[in-house]
Amino acid sequence: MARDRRQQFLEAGAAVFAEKGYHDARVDDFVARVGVARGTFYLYFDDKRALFEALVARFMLRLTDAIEPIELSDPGVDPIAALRANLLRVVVAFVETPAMAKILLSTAVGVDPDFDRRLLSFYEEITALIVRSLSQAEAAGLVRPGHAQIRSFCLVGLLKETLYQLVLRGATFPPEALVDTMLDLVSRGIFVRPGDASATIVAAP
Amino acid sequence: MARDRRQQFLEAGAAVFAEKGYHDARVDDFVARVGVARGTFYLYFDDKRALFEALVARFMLRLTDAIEPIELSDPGVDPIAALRANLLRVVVAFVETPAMAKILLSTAVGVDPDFDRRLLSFYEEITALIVRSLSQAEAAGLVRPGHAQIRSFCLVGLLKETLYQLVLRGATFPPEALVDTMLDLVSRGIFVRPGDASATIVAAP
Amino acid sequence: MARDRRQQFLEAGAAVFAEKGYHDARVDDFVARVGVARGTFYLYFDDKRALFEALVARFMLRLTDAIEPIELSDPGVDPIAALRANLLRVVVAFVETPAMAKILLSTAVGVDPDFDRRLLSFYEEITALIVRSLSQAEAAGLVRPGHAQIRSFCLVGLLKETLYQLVLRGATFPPEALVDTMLDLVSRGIFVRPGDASATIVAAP
Amino acid sequence: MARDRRQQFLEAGAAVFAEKGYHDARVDDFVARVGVARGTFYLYFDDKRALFEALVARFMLRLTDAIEPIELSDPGVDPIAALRANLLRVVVAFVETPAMAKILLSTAVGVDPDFDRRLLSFYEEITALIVRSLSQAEAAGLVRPGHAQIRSFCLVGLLKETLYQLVLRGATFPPEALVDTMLDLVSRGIFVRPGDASATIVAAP
DNA sequence: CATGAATGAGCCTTCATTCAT
DNA sequence: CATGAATGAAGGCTCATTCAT
Repeated sequence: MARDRRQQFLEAGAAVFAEKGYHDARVDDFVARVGVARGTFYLYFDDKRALFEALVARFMLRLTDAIEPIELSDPGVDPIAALRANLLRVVVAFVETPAMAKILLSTAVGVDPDFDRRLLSFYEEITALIVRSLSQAEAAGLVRPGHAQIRSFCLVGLLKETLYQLVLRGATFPPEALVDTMLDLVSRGIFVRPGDASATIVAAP
Repeated sequence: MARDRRQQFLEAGAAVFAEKGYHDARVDDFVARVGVARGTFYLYFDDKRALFEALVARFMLRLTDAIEPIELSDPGVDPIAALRANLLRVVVAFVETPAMAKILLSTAVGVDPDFDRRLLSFYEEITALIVRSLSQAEAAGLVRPGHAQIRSFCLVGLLKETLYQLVLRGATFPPEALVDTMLDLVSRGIFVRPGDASATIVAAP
Repeated sequence: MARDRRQQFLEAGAAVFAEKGYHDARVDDFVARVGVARGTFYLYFDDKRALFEALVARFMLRLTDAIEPIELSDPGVDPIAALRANLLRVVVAFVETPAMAKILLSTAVGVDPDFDRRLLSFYEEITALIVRSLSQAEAAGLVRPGHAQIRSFCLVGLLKETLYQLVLRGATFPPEALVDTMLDLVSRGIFVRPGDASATIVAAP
Repeated sequence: MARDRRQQFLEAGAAVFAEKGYHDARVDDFVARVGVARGTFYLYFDDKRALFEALVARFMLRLTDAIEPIELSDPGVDPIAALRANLLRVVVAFVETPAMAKILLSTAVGVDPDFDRRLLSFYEEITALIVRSLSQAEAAGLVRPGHAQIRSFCLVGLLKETLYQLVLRGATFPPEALVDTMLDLVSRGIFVRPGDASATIVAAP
């Protein structure tokens, strides 16, 4: 019994952090959930912070893994479909682990200046990817001219807020519908020919 | 000297909370900034939490004040211009008080479950207003059919994220350009005739 | 009431450290003796270590103050008498504050590598002073030739051990007799003319 | 391989205690050095304290073994040479095992009231031996009259401090020179005829 | 109004020791 | 003999809040 202890703590941590927030979460909460003594926690993590960071890092990885670069130059690829697939995978990651969604989108915010920086650089990465894609596509005449940086912030924010609100409400909804609603909102503002398969947001870096 | 003490604490609080976050802000930081003794703080606020809430409530008020209902039925009003004016006032409120922007968009997030609820209900209010407007406008044939709730989340998130990123970077930019970029991104997805003066987002409640 | 709190803690600390040693001394012991709450201690000292260091530093200062440089060149000074006076003042410092004697000679030893270094450099200072004095006096033909460094260690050790043993036993004895016994033991080994007033150990630096 | 485990722990303990002091030494340090698991330690020692005590006791034994009683009544024995030989053996014991020297002269001091008592009684034994010898010799007219107890403290302290300082500095020096310097310092203060072979410090108990 | 010394509940963390395998 | 995961008592330290002056 006792699946890998570390894994148990990660699961307990996700639940507790999501429920109480970072500062109100107690090491006692974790060990109580796992059913071990206090000291055991420190066998697997340096401190509360380490558990939190491991949790967030793991989820960030899952998210970046969900995003696959899209090859604009490959004529065999439908970039719009690829983009939609990317979005879908991200949305699914969130709805599959609502505790981690809550943690990334809320708990992790404002923990302290250090962690804020970490979060920022994660979103920076994603934003940079989108900026690159938009610029390439714009040069290729697939995307309407516009401020790529601000557009990227908008797109990220649009996704974050929607996921946060839905996850928080425990709303169950088909990820496809969500993605399509979001795409419907911005496609015409971004793409020259929104219905055209030759347009995309996320291109190869 | 010594403008209203309470006001001094509000200003000190804004600076400290923005810099250190809620949990790392110390009552000592406030009184040190104001230049009074520790006990004086409690003459003006019940506790640390009260200062934070006063600060956030004041800023929320400023934001809701910035949004003026738009009378769709009044033919003398250009609803698109009115919408743009609303957005502009909101953006200006954020860039004029970057500390409060940081606090509302980051510090206040994840403070604890209680405060999370308060934030949520604030955004709920705004979201509800947008939902109402979209529905009315959709019924009037001004807005393309779509999921009003999710669209509202998207619009709020788009604004929040962009403002957060820009304020955080200390980026100075013309609010008009920002608003226009955002409108350009979503107008075609929302309005039946985006260039048409008869379309709007925020209508009278 | 309540003489200077810091002073109270210093006195409590001396008693507790002397009785229980450094590691077994609890912050609770200090505050219990002073009759205040736990937190009060941290108003006056950063931590347990800081109290200990303040205590030791203060006593070290008292000791170095007790040693007055002796002017070998001044014919109006009886260097042997001056030396005896120095020793007497040192001995008196120890017997007057037996707790501090215990602390410097035992408690402070082996606390940790850091503190060991601090102690070492204190004795180094004293040793260096003696080495200088012996060398000068030897050059002046007042002292028998010999290894000044090792002699200094010997003299310091002789004093330390004797004081430690006596203080520990709570032995009450006339400091004069103690000093004379020690001088009687080493004078003939050091001075060319032990009974002669022109010889001394501690000279001006 | 693996010489006697217990012996391995003793060696590891000497190194670790000498380097880190008693309280900062961790059971983990011992087992890491020996290359076994944590629990193994407790197969050979009851606890950390037991290892320390075994170590110190072993070294104390080695020291008392180094001191051979001197028969004042035997005319065939040169007591001064015998005394010098005793001192030399003690000095050699220290310089041969510098870790144990550090431990006895520093680490073991101030560990706790219990251990202090143990140390004290060890030095008491030695002091008593010296007191006896001095008294006998004084009665025999070989030694100048003086306070035997204080003289003993002085002699022990002189030896301890010098050895500590030299061992700590890693100073390599001929034990003979050290012993001769020390003897030169005190012989004239102790012996009636310092150059005379009929005088000695350590006599038969 | 203002002060600032005092409070004390509360949480994190360490590490010697145990014991089932 | 050996292992090493688990234990849990123990203690340091913080800091929001109070209240006598």
